[in-house]
Amino acid sequence: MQRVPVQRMTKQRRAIWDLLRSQTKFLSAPEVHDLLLESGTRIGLATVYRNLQALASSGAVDVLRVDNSDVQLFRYCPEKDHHHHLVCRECGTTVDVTGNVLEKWAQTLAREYGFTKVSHSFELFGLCASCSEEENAG
Amino acid sequence: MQRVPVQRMTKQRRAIWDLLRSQTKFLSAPEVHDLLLESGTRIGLATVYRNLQALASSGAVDVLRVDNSDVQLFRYCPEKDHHHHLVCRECGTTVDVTGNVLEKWAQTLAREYGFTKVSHSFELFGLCASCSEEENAG
DNA sequence: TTATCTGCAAACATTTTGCAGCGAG
DNA sequence: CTCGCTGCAAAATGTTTGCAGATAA
Repeated sequence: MQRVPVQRMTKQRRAIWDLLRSQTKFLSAPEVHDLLLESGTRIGLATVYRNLQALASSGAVDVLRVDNSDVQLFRYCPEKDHHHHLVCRECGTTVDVTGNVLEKWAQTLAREYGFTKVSHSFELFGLCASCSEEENAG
Repeated sequence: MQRVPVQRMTKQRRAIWDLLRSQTKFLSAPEVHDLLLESGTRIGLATVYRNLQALASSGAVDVLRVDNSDVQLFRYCPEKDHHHHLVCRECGTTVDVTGNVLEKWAQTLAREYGFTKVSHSFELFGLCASCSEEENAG
């Protein structure tokens, strides 16, 4: 039997969690760290990484990379089931979206080529309404 | 005026290019390096990285990461137009796929939320037929 | 000839880990 | 009191860069 350690709610863990829940943007670990320091929370970068990692693997936050970059970005997602993101390239604002069309198409393709245990990644980037306006104005 | 250096066809560059064209798999830079060494080409890892980078930014090869991993994978793609990949997580074997369903859905979503200038990334991962068999056997 | 390319080693950027002490329950 | 968590520093990982010598054209 595998024993899973009980999670303790430390000051640091709560601070990270609260910050994530207050944001609609995807943030990197160093960004989270900086924001917490600015708001007066004493916390180490490693702790931020450890907690974001934990939150990610528990499915509580989503992880993605923009444009194949080396930096992982994290975001709390109210949508718990499998979903995707429509992310504003300019301001980072994100909309959660779900799509049966996509899931079905993925299934069909996988079957067609004899692949099993399929998963997929899909991210949609663009300029949100207000950033579009700004661009036209500027 | 920006002067772009003329590319010289060195033994190393040719070896990389030939290897990529002979493969259907996505390969990491270290994998390419190892394969070349095994086949008797004397080449440094940095050279491999430099050339793969160049090929990637010229659009001659596609780049992706499997399951958000830290490793970049490269593959020569006969399909020049916009397309996606069905990639084996285990051995890297890849099938090029195109999907109007996907493109249309992306358009629809973007319009629905007032996003403009949208682009998307989509990759399908799984175990190819032969890797699936192996897993069941082992 | 000469500018580009190469190999090597050292630098980099991001993330992970080991460990001694701290602190939630 | 206990065991999980933390900060720090050090390590690991994957990739890039600087430089002196090699080489394609």
